[in-house]
Amino acid sequence: MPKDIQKELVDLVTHCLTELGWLANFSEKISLEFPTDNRFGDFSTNIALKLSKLLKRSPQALAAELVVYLQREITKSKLTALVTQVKVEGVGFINFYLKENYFYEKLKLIITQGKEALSSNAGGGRKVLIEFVSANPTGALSVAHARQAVVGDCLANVLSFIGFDVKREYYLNDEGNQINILGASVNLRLKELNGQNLEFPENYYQGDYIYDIAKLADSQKIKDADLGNFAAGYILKIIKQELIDFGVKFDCWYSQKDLAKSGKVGQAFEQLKKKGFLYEQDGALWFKSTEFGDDKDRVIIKSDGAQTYLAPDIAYHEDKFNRGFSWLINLWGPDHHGYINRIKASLEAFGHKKDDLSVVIVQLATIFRNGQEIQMSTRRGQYITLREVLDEVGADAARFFFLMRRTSSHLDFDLEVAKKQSAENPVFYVQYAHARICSILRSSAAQITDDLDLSVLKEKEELNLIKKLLEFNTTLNICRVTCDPYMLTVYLQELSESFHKFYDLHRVLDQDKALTCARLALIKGVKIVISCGLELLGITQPEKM
RNA sequence: GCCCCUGUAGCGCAAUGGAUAGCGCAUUAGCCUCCGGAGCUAAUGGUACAGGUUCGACUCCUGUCAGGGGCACCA
Repeated sequence: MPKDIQKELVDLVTHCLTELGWLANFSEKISLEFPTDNRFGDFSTNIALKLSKLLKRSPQALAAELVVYLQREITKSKLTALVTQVKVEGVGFINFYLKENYFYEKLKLIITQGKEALSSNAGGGRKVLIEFVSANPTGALSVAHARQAVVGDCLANVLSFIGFDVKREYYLNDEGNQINILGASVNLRLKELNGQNLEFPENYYQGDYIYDIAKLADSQKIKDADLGNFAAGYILKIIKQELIDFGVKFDCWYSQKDLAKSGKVGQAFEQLKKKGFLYEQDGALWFKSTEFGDDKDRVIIKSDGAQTYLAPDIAYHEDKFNRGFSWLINLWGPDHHGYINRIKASLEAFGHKKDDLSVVIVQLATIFRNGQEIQMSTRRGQYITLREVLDEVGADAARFFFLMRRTSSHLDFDLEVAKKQSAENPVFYVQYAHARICSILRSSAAQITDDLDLSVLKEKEELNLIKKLLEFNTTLNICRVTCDPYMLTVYLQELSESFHKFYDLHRVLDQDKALTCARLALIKGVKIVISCGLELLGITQPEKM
């Protein structure tokens, strides 16, 4: 039983093509796909279509010739035990048909090894740092942060599962202008509480929570100069608790204040200066980011002597590499998209590759309540927080909802819809499949015995279900390539659908003992995969609902 | 003005450049003596517009139109 039949078939195709001499000027990857419809076999390759132009022959003719080679090679190899047919179909696709035994063996592996059989070492232990949320500690988390939190958390789960060494980090903006404004806001509210009637500037933090902090600061006799830090610390505690309640964990809270104290910012500047990427103009210090494709050069030290946000950020990203990470993933809001080129430029200035950093722009989520949009603004304080969403719809539904759309797309989130415990809310569809399986397993007196014979699973729905299970790993790889875990939610819905269809047509607990045993094994396999998928999404796997 | 995201069935959304574009809601007609009907089976309905690349385009490129977001020596 080959470990990875997909790879073996690709190797085989490559071997035959080399023998035919067709690969001479061909540089593309030879791919093997799951056909859209299982009428077209179990694996499919479009290589004849790809080679058609290069070799100036019709795809069908090429495919026909290649198939003869493939069949001969298969007969000679171990694959002959697993492959029933290789055929040219359609416009020139070459389709591989596998023996059912292959699928039975795969299912058996899932049942006996559990989640072990689903994981992989695709990542090869590569050290990855995912930085996400990183919201300023100047107010509670908004829904935009919530979406980032879930996407980042889930992406980290998936990457760990397929063999990456992943750490999650929150970059904490605990000094600078925004903290000063926060402190000033508290100070002003404090004076207001003490009876002074002062004008409250528009760019100050307007939310009611500032009053709460002011009262607390007053009772603890916090000095005016410390108000900013005091408020930030207070808010950070709230943020941390919200994230915990949302099931989002961080390995590291990276403090900008500590970074500033460490001298790493100055060291980074020194290096850039040596390389000739810094210059002075108009009294400010500039980074020559245009060298690396940015639209314009960027200021890192303003003419008044203060650093811009970019300054510590450049040092911060370089520090990530110095800590041993070779792949950085940043989740940013859409307001940061203009920022990508600057940071990538700084990476390149230090000698790293552009692709060592993947920036995922997490588009905004718009929250509706009964079709009415809820505006969000931290300053104005009229915003819906992660806490409110959690209280209303629960962590499971909220997480699934945030993950249901491609991360780069806008997301409309109606609280009333998410609250409905109905089919409109797909998380219940998936959890229901899981609970249903658990219920069958509970009510069954029969056991999966050692003489389990899966070959009695002959029905179309049974084989479809097994094949669907095997797509789990492919799905996780798509998540890795796209840096987007949302495909997993799509997959789980499809798998649940395959299960519900099977369930409706065939009884698991049958008169026939052997068949019952095999079907119990089948649904146990489905349970393992659904459970594993939900776990990666950070969603509970209820045995009863 | 420049940049990013999005236009797919009445509504909400799918579709690693592949074969007959899928699913839910809604509407209509069915399926529980029996493992959970929060389920299943059908019917209806289709890629904003104009070019281009490709053997093949919802997918990539150019333009147009429409919606959302962003464009500081702020963070």
